[in-house]
Amino acid sequence: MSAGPRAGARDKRLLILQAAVRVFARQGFHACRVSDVADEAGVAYGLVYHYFPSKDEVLNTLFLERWNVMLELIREVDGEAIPAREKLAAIASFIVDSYRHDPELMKVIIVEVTRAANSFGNTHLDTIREAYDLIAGMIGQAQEQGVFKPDIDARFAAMAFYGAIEQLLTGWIFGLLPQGEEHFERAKWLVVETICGGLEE
Amino acid sequence: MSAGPRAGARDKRLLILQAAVRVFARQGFHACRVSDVADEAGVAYGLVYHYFPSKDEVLNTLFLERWNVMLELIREVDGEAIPAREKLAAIASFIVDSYRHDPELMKVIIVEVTRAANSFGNTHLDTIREAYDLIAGMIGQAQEQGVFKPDIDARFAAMAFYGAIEQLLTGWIFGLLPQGEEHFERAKWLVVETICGGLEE
Amino acid sequence: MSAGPRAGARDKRLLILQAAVRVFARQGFHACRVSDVADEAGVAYGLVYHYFPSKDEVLNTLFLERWNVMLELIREVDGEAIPAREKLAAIASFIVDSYRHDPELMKVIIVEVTRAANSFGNTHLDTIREAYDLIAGMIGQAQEQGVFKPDIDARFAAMAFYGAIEQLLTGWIFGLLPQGEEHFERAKWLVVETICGGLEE
Amino acid sequence: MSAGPRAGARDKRLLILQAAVRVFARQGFHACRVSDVADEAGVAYGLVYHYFPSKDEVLNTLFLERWNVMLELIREVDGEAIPAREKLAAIASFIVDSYRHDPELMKVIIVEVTRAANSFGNTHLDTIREAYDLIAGMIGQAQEQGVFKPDIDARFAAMAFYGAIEQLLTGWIFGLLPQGEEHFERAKWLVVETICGGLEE
DNA sequence: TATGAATGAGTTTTCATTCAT
DNA sequence: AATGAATGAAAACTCATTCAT
Repeated sequence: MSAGPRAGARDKRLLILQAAVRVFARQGFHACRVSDVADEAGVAYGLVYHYFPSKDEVLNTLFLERWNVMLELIREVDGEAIPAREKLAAIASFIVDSYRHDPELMKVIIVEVTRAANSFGNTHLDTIREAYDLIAGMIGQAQEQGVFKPDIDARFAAMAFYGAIEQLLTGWIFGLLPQGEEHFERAKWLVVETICGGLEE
Repeated sequence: MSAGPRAGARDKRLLILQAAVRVFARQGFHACRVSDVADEAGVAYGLVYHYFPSKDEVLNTLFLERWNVMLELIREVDGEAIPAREKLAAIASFIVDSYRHDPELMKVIIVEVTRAANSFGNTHLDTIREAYDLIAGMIGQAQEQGVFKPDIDARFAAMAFYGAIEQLLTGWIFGLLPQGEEHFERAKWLVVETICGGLEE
Repeated sequence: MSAGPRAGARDKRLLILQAAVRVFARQGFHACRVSDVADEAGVAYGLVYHYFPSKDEVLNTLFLERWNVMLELIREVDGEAIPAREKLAAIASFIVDSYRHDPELMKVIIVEVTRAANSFGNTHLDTIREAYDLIAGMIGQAQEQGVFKPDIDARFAAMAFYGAIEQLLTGWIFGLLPQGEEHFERAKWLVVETICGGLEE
Repeated sequence: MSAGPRAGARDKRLLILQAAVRVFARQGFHACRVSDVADEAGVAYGLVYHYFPSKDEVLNTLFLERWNVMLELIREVDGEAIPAREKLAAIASFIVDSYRHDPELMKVIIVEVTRAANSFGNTHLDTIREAYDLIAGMIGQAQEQGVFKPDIDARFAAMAFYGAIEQLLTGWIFGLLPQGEEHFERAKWLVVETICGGLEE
């Protein structure tokens, strides 16, 4: 069951990715140097270029690996025969759990990619859009089924839903909202309840 | 009808600010050079530094001048004796109109400041937080009055509300949502209806 | 006996020169801006260019006005029929008194001109050399008269003499030697006694 | 006879230092660009910053490496049981030889550091002072032993002595005094003879 | 005389990337 | 795979000087 004689080879790559998450989260992508990442990983910075063609590519990798997992989840949920509210709840749950599991990675993805309209955001626009579209599809379906109000454009609703969740994460990232197991769980319910049920009595 | 003998004095400063909005919006704050701003404004390089101590300060000025107008609006709305839904509607309306009036400025504020957790976002955190707090206050009050459900933490609800709006703007900025007078007006209603009334029938 | 209606005109020039002395002494010629001088003088910095063609010219003026007074003194002393030791004493006395009277001006002259081999020192080389030459002449004459030892090259001796004095001023400027009336008077005697009489018993 | 496999590693650093001496001496520290140094050394721009954190630090290194050698010499001399005149002669000899061996380095040290009251001189004040203090100590000791006159403050005498030597170097640097083996040797004797024996017969 | 807005050349420093070992 | 010396393009910022008023 040993990982074999070459087990360490790929380890360095992972080490670099994990170090990049910490450094990007701490200093921001632009404000950190490749050598900062290498230092954090405990390797020479030339090695970063052995595994990745550029600094950009490190961030791209980080983003794609995570975002694709989410897309996968959304697609799965989309295929299930459950109420729209439960679908949205599953998505909210996944995103909140992602933050709970690796807040630094989520911070990097949100701050450096998802919202970076002039750099990485644009690069990954199609990938990002796919998530919004899938959610919009769920909402549209629910409207057709008469579960959701028909007069709210599904694409706008999808953006509002996703924006609400992302802003909760932003609140945690900026230290504007309280964190902790309890809050994470409650946030999952809260955002769905707000969007689906509304704030009003 | 003359603007007076020294009308042109401050004009260059304004010219620079307006040029900065266009350039920051087009290229992003980091990706543009100070000379790009100067060129866009049609002034010499050094004049930017005559009016602003640094490139950062240009962005700070842009953000603060606009954000303070919004804070003013929120405070005013907060003081009025109107239903919570109308208060939130007024805020949503103001933000959407801000985008309609000067989409480039709003793009810059959202992309470069509001969401820049490691740079300007942190610098202006207290100013940004004030808006969230005011909105949370409105929601909390509505909860006390029995108009809003009491079991949704007001701070979280405020973040969700603000995040929903900002994400609509983000959708427009990224070209993910359709724009135009009709859509802007509809978006104002939609976001409030979603957050207050919920998506569900 | 009034200074007349245009008395103030030249005053500003003087004001600027005096301010320049303070600023150059405090910050160094290179480290200060023209506007620092203007601020110190309480005038707009454009006015500096009304009276002087350049920043350099301000320093040149400062140097020449003072150095020429010294040259005058040296020439006078040179023409008198007094012992060489008294001539040197008169020069030492003049330089020390110059420092006592306006230490900042002397600091500027020494630090920024006399010792600046690559900038002002070179510009004023001939003017500076004239002083050394005159002193060398005095010493040479004393050697011919059999008062001074004949085997010490007069030019080298002149440099040593001048260097000794200037280093005392440097000591005061750097805060390495004690200052005060008593010390100034004693320094005059000391430097001459050392150079002429020697340190040895 | 090979210098070893990695002999070249530190060579570039030395190359840069040597180039810096030439460029600083020729143009002056302020008047030259870092690229001038790099060009002179035949290396790329950035390599200077690979070895030194700043342009300033290059000069600091140059100064300290040389000045510390002199301090070492002075300390050694100070510990020997020889007449004060011989001690001073050893110091004068060392300084003159330093100039003879590398006139450009000595020019840089004197012009840019030793006499720069507002920049490097201040930075290295304590290091510079140590030399003066050691010399003053020697003179004070000679006074206690009755070899030197007791009424000349040792600190002032030390400054005069050092100033006399430095001014000879300044004379060479400015081209005011004749250079050459003979003159260098004679200068060593001359400055000591002047300071210790006096100019007078 | 006096002001300070306007100009723009010039310089240090940073850092992603390459490459010899 | 791993290292870090070497490269050089790029950009913020400074400040002497000009000039319209």
